Amino acid sequence: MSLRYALLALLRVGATSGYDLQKQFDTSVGYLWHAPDSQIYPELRKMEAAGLIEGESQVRGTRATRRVYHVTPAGENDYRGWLNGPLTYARVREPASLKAAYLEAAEPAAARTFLSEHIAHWQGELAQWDAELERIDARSNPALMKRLGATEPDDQDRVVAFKRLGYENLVDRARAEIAWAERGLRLLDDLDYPA
Amino acid sequence: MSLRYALLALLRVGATSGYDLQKQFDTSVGYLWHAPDSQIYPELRKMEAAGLIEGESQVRGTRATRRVYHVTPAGENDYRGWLNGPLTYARVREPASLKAAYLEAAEPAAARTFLSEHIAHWQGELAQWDAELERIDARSNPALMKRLGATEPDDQDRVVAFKRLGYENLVDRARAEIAWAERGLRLLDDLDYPA
DNA sequence: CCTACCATGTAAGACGTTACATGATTGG
DNA sequence: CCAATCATGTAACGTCTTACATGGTAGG
Repeated sequence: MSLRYALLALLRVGATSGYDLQKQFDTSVGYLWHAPDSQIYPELRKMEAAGLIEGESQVRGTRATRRVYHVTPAGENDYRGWLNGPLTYARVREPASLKAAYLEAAEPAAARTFLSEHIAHWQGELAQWDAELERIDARSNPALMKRLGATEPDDQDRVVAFKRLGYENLVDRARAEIAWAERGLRLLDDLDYPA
Repeated sequence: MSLRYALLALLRVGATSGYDLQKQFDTSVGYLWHAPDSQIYPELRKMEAAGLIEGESQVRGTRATRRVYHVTPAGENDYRGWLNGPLTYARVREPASLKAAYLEAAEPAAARTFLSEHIAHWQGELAQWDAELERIDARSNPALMKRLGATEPDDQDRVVAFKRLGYENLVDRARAEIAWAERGLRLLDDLDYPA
């Protein structure tokens, strides 16, 4: 259900087409929440059917159109309900933890590879999120700048602080995963697994 | 696809019925990987159809039966392929991060509640995982004891060490989430959100 | 003119949740 | 005999991924 609110959060800043939303989901905001086009377009239609957003078809060239959506009062209401209401937590399902817990049956080399790749994976994520944090601090993130443009000067620091908070959680997560896998590699050393 | 390997991991220790597997998924192993009965029974059938496991129907009383599954060589092969092969990582999707990043539009009281509930949620998870870690250290976890019974004495420490490693990842995660939300609450203080 | 980008979808399937549904057996 | 537990599912629905599919437009 969060896709809907990720979309509303973006649309609240200004009317946007499905294509532009999708592009944001591939870069900036996409590091926080990703969705492919095949999910975005149907969801926008459902949201329009539910009265949360309204789309206007704009003409492009002679025959082509693009549909630009904006949030309705009902959508604003729904969005605030999500923000002010409780979050439902999904059961934790960590494939990496599951695998680690049964690693004694793996080949020693495969155990090392698993942990090394785990580190590499989370370092990749960390780099993206760190870069995003830097863009937030420098206020050079396009989506953030657009949002700040529509925000009272007194509230701008708060907007930046919360956006930072959201990304910090991901950064913490990545660092924890890396530290854990490094500990795992040291465990392999202690267990005399060949390097 | 991990459900299949969680089931194989359990079945490798000894033949088990769907019902007993389901019970393990509600408690001990369930803290690591959960699945409801409505997912387990169909998956067992699919696995049997794929030749990874075989079931024997045992008579219970006069009319009732229970189906006890054991791993076939092909299943053992598949399991090792999973253990020795690479893990595919899903895109990170953190509803809590998403919400945090847009918290400036929430009511101050709701922002505090959100972070407090986040702490409470992860403290609940942490308590379960910590308790499981203690049972692992004390070797009092039933599933672990069964597994150790089928393990060479020389390999038992390794089995325990890896099981520990798996749960440690979850514990680290929970601690990081709690620390993050506490930092979030301090941020609200700094932003003069009423307590 | 042609390539890169704009723009919007459908279809199939895996995975997961929640609710519904049924009946047997064992122990007190 | 009755309650708790054993035992096994189906159905509907929502989410998400991957692959497939199509065509217009703008700029060099």
